[in-house]
Amino acid sequence: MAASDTAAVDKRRVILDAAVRVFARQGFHTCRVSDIADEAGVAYGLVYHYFSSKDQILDTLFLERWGVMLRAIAEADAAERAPRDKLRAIAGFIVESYRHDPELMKVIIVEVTRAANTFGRTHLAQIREAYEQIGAIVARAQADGVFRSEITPEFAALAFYGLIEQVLTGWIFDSAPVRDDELERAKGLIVETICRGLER
Amino acid sequence: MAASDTAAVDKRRVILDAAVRVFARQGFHTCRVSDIADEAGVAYGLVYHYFSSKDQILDTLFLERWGVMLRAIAEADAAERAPRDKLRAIAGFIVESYRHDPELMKVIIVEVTRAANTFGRTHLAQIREAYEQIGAIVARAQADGVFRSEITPEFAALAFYGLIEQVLTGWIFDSAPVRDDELERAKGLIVETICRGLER
Amino acid sequence: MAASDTAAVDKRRVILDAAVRVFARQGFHTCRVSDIADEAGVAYGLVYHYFSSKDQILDTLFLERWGVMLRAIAEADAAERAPRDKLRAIAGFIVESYRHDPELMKVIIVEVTRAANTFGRTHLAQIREAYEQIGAIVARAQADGVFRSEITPEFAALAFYGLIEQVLTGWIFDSAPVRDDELERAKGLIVETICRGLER
Amino acid sequence: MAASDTAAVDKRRVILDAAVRVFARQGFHTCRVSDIADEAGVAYGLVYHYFSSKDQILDTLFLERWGVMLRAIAEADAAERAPRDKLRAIAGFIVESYRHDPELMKVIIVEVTRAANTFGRTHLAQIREAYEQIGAIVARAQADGVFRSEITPEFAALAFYGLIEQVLTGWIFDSAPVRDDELERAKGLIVETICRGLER
DNA sequence: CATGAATGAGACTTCATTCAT
DNA sequence: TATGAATGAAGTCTCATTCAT
Repeated sequence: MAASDTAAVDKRRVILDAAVRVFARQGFHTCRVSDIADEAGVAYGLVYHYFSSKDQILDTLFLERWGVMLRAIAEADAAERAPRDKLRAIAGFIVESYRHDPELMKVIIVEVTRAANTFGRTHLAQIREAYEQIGAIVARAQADGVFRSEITPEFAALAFYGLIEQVLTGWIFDSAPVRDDELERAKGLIVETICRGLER
Repeated sequence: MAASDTAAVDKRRVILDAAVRVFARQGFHTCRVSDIADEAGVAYGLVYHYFSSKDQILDTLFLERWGVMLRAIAEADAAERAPRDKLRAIAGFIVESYRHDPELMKVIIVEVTRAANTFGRTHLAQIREAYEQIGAIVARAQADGVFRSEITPEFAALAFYGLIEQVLTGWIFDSAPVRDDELERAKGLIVETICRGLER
Repeated sequence: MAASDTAAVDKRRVILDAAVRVFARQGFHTCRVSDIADEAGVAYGLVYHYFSSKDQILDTLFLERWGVMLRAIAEADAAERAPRDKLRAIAGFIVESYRHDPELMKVIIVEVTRAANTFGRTHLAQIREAYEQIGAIVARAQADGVFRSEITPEFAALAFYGLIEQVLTGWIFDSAPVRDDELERAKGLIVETICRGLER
Repeated sequence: MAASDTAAVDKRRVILDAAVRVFARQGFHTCRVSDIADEAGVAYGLVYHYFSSKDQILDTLFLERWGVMLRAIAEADAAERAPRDKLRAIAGFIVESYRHDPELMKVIIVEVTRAANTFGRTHLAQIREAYEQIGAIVARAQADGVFRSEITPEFAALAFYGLIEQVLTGWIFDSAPVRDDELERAKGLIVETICRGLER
């Protein structure tokens, strides 16, 4: 394949990226499939050539991104470092994900992880997987005596991940884009807030 | 009111209560107005006699309950007590609200406070009012030297309210009803987790 | 109900009657639900208020009419008369059905009894019920020695009902309406053709 | 043609044969062009290389087969034999056609000769050609005094061809394949039933 | 207050057909 | 000849809302 072909567009990708923008702007339930096609600059039917339904587009976006996050959490845990640093790495990764693609994160949080009746339920197992990984980090820190044991690992994971999601939700609700220094500051505050409650 | 009238039902209330159950079970977007009428045992059209739209039913449910909560927060703050006890009162009130009517709380959280594109945006001012009240408590505690100042009041409010909502979300996603001792335990953990991070 | 209310229209009936005309004119697969609504002079949605799907409209038309026919066959058999006269009564009834409502008969034959892949298969049991009733008449005539036994009752029923349907199909394919004397003549020919083959 | 070419497949033929199976299984209206391509094991677009439309595939199948049948009828008539034997030859040919390729016969009967609104109307002239050939045999038999004249040749042709088609339709509706002895028996019964009604 | 028939805009999805390679 | 991505018109069904009674 010639170098000039590098520019060849992957229409499937174009549609997924367009869907992120449309879902973020209008919400999953409020947008129409034609909005996605228009945003992507492709014909209506092509959306259905690549995806079997509007639902499946969101499923795909979620699973793609969530898989990346689960791997990032696993990596954060694998490294040899203090529990607080592991949590900092995780919080940092998620905040960076937001910096890099705030629309995608908005879609995933608003339309999936917090949608208890629809996609949240569908992907419950995946979502809980993240909680469990974080809980495992806490549990080990407790076994090592670094964290105190008054708070269960499950609850700690809930508090940690919940705080991150809440911070992101605040940004999501904001109309103005978030400043870089706010992003940096948030990383520190999240870890500080949670770890002070956990450390001996 | 005569004794015989005691049984007279307030149809408007019946419809609102039915809407809570239907919204909780099926979600706002997935249910139909006729589902609400059926659940309430009233005729289709009567829903529109009392409410101007499906949206307005949810608006009503939210504003009713949110007003109660804002007053409860204000009261918790008004009393003469330590910041930690004020936060405990607030967390306690919200958890008790869940114990008393989990379906209503599910609807409010899932369909409003986390719905960034629809009702969440509509009621943004109301929602932020709660954050601000909590933030004010923290700010005053910091001014009094009870809480340290590394964490801004806004962030502290976010973390506090966010943790509560996350705990409730965990229960909402669960299929089984929550046991009483879990509810009690959660109150303590929420306050403990957050205050350890805030107190000097 | 006042006499003036007699004119109150049963919209469900109006829709069914319109559907007959539309199905007859355009065919079930080629027409749109909006064509039926237009023909009936009602709003699109009302069709779905009374029927759950386009299919169900045809099902209803078929079952209504087929039930009438099965009862007519049973009555023809119940009367005390020669087998040939019973068959004449049945052929007469079906031909009269065509005279009375040729469009309905066209729809039932073209879209149901001959649609082996779709509605014909759905209503196979009902369709076979007619064959069996006719077969029973033949069988009894054979037992009584009026008809010879070389031809099985099942085959005789097939031939009899098949000839009727074929005659009607010929008319259906015709563009011109059938003259009354043709209808009368057909009754005699059908019975004559079949009974000569059956009688001793 | 070289020996090595013997294995060369005629893709057009492959597509036609696949279409027969797909039309028989799912019905013309219910199947998609892609189903035919899949069944044939060829690419989607190739269907449109050989045929201008989905309709044209069915037209081709019908005209191919119907032409064979018309020639068979003409041959049956050309031979020097009794009218009854001519009709026997015709019935035999059609029943043998069914034995040889039941799916093709199903498609032709269900989707064309009985589809009064669509293909049946398109090919009306071809279909009537068969009736007329049969009618001509009867007419000549009547002129020769072998058949009686009470029944018009047109009606006799209708009854004869109609009975054959009805017998085949019975088989088509059956889920089980037809046994050979049933096929043989049917040939005799068809001729016997009709000729007894026609012969002096 | 109460009923539920009636309205009609709108959304998803399908699929025959075209076309660039 | 062969491929399958791309197109977009069309159709079914849903459902919030209105209205006559």
